[in-house]
Amino acid sequence: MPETGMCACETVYVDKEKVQAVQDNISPDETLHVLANTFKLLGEPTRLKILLALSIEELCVCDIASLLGITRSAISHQLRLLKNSRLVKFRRAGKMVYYSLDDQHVKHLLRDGLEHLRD
Amino acid sequence: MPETGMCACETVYVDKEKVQAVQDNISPDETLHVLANTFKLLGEPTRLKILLALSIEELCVCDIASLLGITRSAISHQLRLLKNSRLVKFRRAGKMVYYSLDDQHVKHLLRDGLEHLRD
DNA sequence: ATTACATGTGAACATGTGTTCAATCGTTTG
DNA sequence: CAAACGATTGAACACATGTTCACATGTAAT
Repeated sequence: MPETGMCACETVYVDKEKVQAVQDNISPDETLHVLANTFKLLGEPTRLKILLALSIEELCVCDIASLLGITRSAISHQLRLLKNSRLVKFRRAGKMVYYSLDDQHVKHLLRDGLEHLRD
Repeated sequence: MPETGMCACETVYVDKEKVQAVQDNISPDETLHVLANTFKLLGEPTRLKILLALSIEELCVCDIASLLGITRSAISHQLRLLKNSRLVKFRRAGKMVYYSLDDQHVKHLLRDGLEHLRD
């Protein structure tokens, strides 16, 4: 005896209204991809550590490399990604380039993330 | 003429104090990996869409699969990851399993992330 | 018990990605 | 100009990961 659709499964008399309602309430795919990309950038230990370090103090590539114990090149690659997504900004000072967080939103995300761990 | 250390680079008379100070102020590596893992889970379009959908309404695997247009199996795999990291919880109802967000922290992270996009 | 069906799992594949090495760019200094 | 040095870039490699297919599990109904 078929129930009134509770699920989108094939064999049930489907009530697609619920699914459609949710579909309509979530952001468009393009927005989701941008958001996912932001979270993904925060989702790697190396980049996360870079961002947390920059949330404390402005640092140059060398500082970060020595901080994380990996190549300056690797840091530079990651900083480029963070730069492209406007998570960090930079400032030239002679031969060196100093990086810092681009806006406060990033700092908030980091803070909220850390708060999430305490429960 | 060497400046007083402004950077951790090899050739400068290094003042490692700044680097050390930052080193001491960021969370231990274990914490960072847990946090990074949380962000990483949010950092994939599929999972992000799952979580956003669940932030609106409790859904079963079939609903989500029909929502995203990918295999039930794929959804199940992703839900397992989200379950293991306590981002979602589930409830059995007969043959079906209904999923929902585990706690409010996830919802907050999603909200903050979306806010971050508006600037 | 046997069928039906929603969900879960394991293996395999394709794809994405972080790191390193080598070479180059940009700036400063001799 | 040439040398020194910090930063960047590109190619290549190793590795992680998301999806699918086929099969297993668990629950409900006949």
